[in-house]
Amino acid sequence: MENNKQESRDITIKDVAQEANVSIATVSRILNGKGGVSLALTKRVQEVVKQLKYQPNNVARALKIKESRSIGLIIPDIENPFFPALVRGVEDAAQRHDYAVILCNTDGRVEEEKKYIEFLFSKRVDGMVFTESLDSKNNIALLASSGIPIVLLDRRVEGMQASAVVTDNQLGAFMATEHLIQLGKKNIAFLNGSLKLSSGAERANGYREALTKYKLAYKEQLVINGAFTYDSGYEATEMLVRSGQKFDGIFASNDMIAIGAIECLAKHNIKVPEDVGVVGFDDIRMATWYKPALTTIRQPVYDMGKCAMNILVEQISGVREKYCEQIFMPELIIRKSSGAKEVGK
Amino acid sequence: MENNKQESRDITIKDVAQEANVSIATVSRILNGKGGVSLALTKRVQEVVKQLKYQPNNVARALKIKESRSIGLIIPDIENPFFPALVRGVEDAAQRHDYAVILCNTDGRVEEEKKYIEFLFSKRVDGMVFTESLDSKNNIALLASSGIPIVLLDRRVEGMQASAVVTDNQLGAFMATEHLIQLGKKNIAFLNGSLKLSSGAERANGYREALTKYKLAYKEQLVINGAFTYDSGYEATEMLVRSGQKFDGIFASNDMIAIGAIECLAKHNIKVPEDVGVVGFDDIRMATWYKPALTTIRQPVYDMGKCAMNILVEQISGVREKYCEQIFMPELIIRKSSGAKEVGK
DNA sequence: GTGAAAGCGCTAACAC
DNA sequence: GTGTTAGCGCTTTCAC
Repeated sequence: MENNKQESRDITIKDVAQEANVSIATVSRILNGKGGVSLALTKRVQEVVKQLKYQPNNVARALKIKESRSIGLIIPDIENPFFPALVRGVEDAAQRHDYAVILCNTDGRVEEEKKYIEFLFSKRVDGMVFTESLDSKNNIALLASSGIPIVLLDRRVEGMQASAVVTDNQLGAFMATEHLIQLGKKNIAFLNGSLKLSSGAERANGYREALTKYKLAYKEQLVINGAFTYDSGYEATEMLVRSGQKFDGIFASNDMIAIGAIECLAKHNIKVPEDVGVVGFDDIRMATWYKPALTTIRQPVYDMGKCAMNILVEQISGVREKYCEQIFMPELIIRKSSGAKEVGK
Repeated sequence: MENNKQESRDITIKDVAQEANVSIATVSRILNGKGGVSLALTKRVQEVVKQLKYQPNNVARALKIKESRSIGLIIPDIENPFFPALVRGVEDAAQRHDYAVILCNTDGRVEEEKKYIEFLFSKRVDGMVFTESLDSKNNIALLASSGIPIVLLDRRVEGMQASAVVTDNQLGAFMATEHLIQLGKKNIAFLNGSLKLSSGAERANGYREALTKYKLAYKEQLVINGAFTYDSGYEATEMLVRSGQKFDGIFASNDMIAIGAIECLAKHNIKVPEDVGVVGFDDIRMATWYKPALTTIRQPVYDMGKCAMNILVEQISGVREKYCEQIFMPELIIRKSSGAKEVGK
């Protein structure tokens, strides 16, 4: 039982070849299903492979064929409830195409981002799915110059030659604002995330667009830019309340902001939706269970992740030559927090 | 500018050596900080490295030194709110030690799990962090026989020679049940996840232990085993209500079960905490924001992930020779749902 | 201190 | 159909 002596992973193609009395080339051909090998040898080799518990060494393979079959996935933070579904979408698509995904959390810090990018370069990933941080400009240049396929996810980066998978944020914001307007709200505050992110900027446009269409004045005091976080929503609302500005609606640029806002309103004994109607964005899972359940703009996050990875695969394989942009449609999900009559689940 | 012609990643150690007029051995030594190289050469080489934008090829390195500097992380589903913090903990620790983590979602299916394990073998990961599915026995044997370092996370696997990082589930369940008892509850239902998982089994013990200590009868009709999901919690509660059994408290084996239970109770116009006090387990983020805010048993999930990865690194490097078991202490977080007087946040 | 050379496990010409 | 062989980019003995 000399094959018990070594670990499975120490068995090489050479051992298999020896044991089966063929050349390593033949073994390789069979392993890769290249064809052109007699049935007899094929069976014999497969037998030996099983018996020796041979495990192909893909790092050797990667070195030889210059293809690691792994990709990098760069996001700010998996603990942010927006990302798990996105990651899962990427992962599922990756797996179907036999790619490993290396997960990287940058916390939105550019230095971390840069470290990771270089790390992934050294790992010779075949491509990257990238959700940018606030000031990713330099890193994006780094990425672009590398020549490795990239797809931008959730956030578009202007001037970058890369595919992007995003939601129509402007439309979504428009729908959210319009919904509040149609509910009779006249003074709708807008608690935005960062304007530096395309999502933030585009949602600002949508908010404005709705106001314009319905001939409502745009009041600067009702618009607060911050971050896409609970705390930001809470603080912005605090400012709003303190400012004494009247408002009967809030469009929050994502659900976490919305929840932060509602918690703050509650502290001030302002009732949602009776006193103020609130609409969020994303439709994270919590939106369903939160009380009041959040009216929100759903993004098909899982599908977006999946789509991004599929595009990446196409670019890696060369099937897709040009960059492309996939724009997903947002959907208004009406629940309690906006105070609408017809409430869905 | 012939170096503009090729991508950075096509520059090899050989190009650097040539350009700097030294041998590749010298370049390698410098790159790896091995010492024993004159300052003059060191500076010259570093200069060239920068100028050529040389990017080390770690797949070649991995092949040579038989160490991929990547690990596999196998979990059921990143979309399950329990896991993001766990993953983040693993990831942060991994990064600090320069390991890449390859994320794998099995959905708790053993076949998926097996596929992933073999996939990771072929990638020659240096180790694995593993959160088992319901019937992982065979896969675990596979893992154990491979000889590669493994650490079990969140769920212990009996009879497996591997390190484990877990919470003291029995204690946690005891605390949860005791809390309800001390609130005067006499008929405490226990909605468990799966008994097949160590966490489920241990929590069942803790529930029982508390009942015994306080001389309350264990009533089989009040104990329902299901899965660690919202749906399971909802359905179990439906059964409970329909059964006509009296109960004034529910200990749910995790927060998702608790939320499912509360939603179901609400449907039946049973008020929480007035009619029934509910305690969950995990302290996922939603527990804070859910209404009523969930009293629950907190697990230090992030720290557990971190700890698991640190142990793995020690095992890989050989610093740690024997398996070890890290048991984290649970903590009772009192909020609204149990109906206690002193409510924290 | 530095360099020459072997070889990690694999694929893919190329030869037969 | 099958085998021989050259390297993929790197690390590391061994010799000088």
